[in-house]
Amino acid sequence: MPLPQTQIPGRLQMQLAERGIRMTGPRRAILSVIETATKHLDASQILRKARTVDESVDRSTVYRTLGLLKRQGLIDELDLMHLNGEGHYYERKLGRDHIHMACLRCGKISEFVSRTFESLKNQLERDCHFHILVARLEVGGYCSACRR
Amino acid sequence: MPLPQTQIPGRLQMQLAERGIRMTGPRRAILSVIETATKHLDASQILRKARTVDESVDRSTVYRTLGLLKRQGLIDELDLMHLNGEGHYYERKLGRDHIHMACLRCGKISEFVSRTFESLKNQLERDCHFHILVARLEVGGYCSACRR
DNA sequence: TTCTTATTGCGACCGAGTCGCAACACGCGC
DNA sequence: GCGCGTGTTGCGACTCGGTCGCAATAAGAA
Repeated sequence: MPLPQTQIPGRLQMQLAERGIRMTGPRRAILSVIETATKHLDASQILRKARTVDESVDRSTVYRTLGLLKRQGLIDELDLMHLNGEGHYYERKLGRDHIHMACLRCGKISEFVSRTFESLKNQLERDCHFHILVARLEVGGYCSACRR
Repeated sequence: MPLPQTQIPGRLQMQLAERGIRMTGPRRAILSVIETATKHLDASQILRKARTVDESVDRSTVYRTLGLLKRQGLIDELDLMHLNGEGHYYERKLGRDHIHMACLRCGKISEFVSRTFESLKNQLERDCHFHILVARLEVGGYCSACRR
């Protein structure tokens, strides 16, 4: 008999467990939302989705959990060029960094992985003696469909 | 007899004039603050400094003027990794883009100009058929003095 | 099962940014 | 110089993202 979707411990949940971080109902709900997201979500969207799993999840718990995941380096925080208001968007951090391109006309977000980006970061670490923890490259402009 | 500092029309003021944009007292004050800034300022710092020139400048006028300058492509808006709260920082846009590095320990902001960054943007425009209007690369980590 | 301690929900709060409106002032045409 | 139309301003109220203190609760180690 298969467990309900939200009960399958996802990777995020395991990564927190490995670090000896206490697991709770609301936390499980929020993690599952982030883990199964198919697009970039902001805090209020995460809250809304988490509530479909656990009715009682509170706004501040969402923010506290996002803070925890950020501190643990498990998610990245994005601005996406503030296409809609001033809030932030979140995504799981996996593998190598990617560039976010936001179309200022249609709002589409596309991602791009580039070796040049990696060299740029290496160059920065070398030339500036700077130890990079997070790197965020966001670009605003017109996507292929919208440019003319 | 030299004019008082704030009366010398700066480049920003001229660029707005060229575009037929009306010049006013508060606007002059705000422009001069941005023009003579030696570090990245946020909206409330700009307001405070502008008020030392023109007592009556209002908060919303600062935001409206920043919006104007953004739309005209004369300033860039930065997050600087949200080192202090959620606000934004502003700087004049001149010449080529540069990378902002924010030290998460001491808060120092350093800037770095890189040809690799330029190639990366070119690559993006070419490979993704994306027309770049603004590009923002921000890095958080430890500066040479703070890393260990 | 108990006990400690981290986490939660709640409500009040804060600061950044926006908006509608009436008063004002820039600068063009005379 | 002088008036006039329109863009700009100050003001105050508001929205929204995010934070905090606190008492109640629940994890999970012993």
